[in-house]
Amino acid sequence: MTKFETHENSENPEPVMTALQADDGLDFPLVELFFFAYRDFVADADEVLGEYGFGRAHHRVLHFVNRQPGMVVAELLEILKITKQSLGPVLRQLVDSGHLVQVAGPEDRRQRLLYPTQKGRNLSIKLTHMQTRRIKRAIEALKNKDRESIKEFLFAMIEPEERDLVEGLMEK
Amino acid sequence: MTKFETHENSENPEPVMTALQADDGLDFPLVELFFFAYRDFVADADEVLGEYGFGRAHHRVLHFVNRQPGMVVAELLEILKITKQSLGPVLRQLVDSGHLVQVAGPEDRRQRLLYPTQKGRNLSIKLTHMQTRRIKRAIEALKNKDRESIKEFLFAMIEPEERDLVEGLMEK
DNA sequence: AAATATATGTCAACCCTCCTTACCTAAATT
DNA sequence: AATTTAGGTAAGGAGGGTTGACATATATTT
Repeated sequence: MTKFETHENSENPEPVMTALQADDGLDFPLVELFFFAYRDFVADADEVLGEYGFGRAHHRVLHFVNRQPGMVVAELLEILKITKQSLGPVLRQLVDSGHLVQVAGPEDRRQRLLYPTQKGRNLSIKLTHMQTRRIKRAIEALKNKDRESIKEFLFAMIEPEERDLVEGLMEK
Repeated sequence: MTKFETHENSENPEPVMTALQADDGLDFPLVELFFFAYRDFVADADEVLGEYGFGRAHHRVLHFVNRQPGMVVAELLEILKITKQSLGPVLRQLVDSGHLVQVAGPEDRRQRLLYPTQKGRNLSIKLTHMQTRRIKRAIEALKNKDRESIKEFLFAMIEPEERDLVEGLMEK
């Protein structure tokens, strides 16, 4: 390594002056657009949730319980990939605020089946509706208005091993 | 309101038994796919960042400084929409670890111009490359392989008032 | 030259959401 | 009767944010 090869020297503390440019291996437009698109996708819901003192954790719980009423706590933990200690406070707040109810399992009374109340159902619909509206408008802005391609793309972005699980959640 | 109209009563604490279904106003497939797609999009980078004891805050700072070397602290704060108190520790860690350097502004010596080192450049390339690979494969999986439609879609998902700012960041 | 404004840094205190470890109860299973 | 399982809860910590207050160096204005 000579002083003429410093561009490859990771120990060199000198500033790199050139901007990082797009090339074959670096698709900045799509990487950055995906980041900003998601930021705004969740921003709508965040605002409404804030009015209830809720965060994204509440949103996810509310969503999946509405999608699969009667879900048990263990199933929810698996979908969300969090621990029951993390879920605890979130679940309690949603129950205390009257958005969810817990019902002892009819077969196995150790289980706590999770259901939305009408209030929880209404909030979930409101949140999903806002997100749907943004997506709908984005697709209508496309030249070809091809919703299927967007679906294919998003599905293909998911880790292959996770795709079956996601399909299982969605096909209900 | 009679007891036969409880389905519209938000005060009713009874569980709602039916699953929330897709309809005109609720596009569950796309809402859920977008959530899972983003989760896995960031997971790749999270793993590498973890090896350095870094989080997503470090990733964002590293990314934008590499995209616009010589950026001043105030510009970075505006892009990230965080406070300088939040940025402080993140910036210090990136400087201490040799990924970024700060240079006094040539005109205005109060300013601290932010530059990546070669080490910081290499890490930024590595992270962007992983995310690009996932996107590239997802587009190749499309029937029509139409990258432009995906770009249009993601751009249209961004809040209209933010689009100029995002375009400004990207066109460099 | 003095006063003020600006760019940045730092300290303290706080919130949220997630984590791990550990322990508890109730109910089901062996 | 002993063990396992479903769920709850408490303690402590990390990460990434927040606000308020104050310090320093440098530029700008008066």
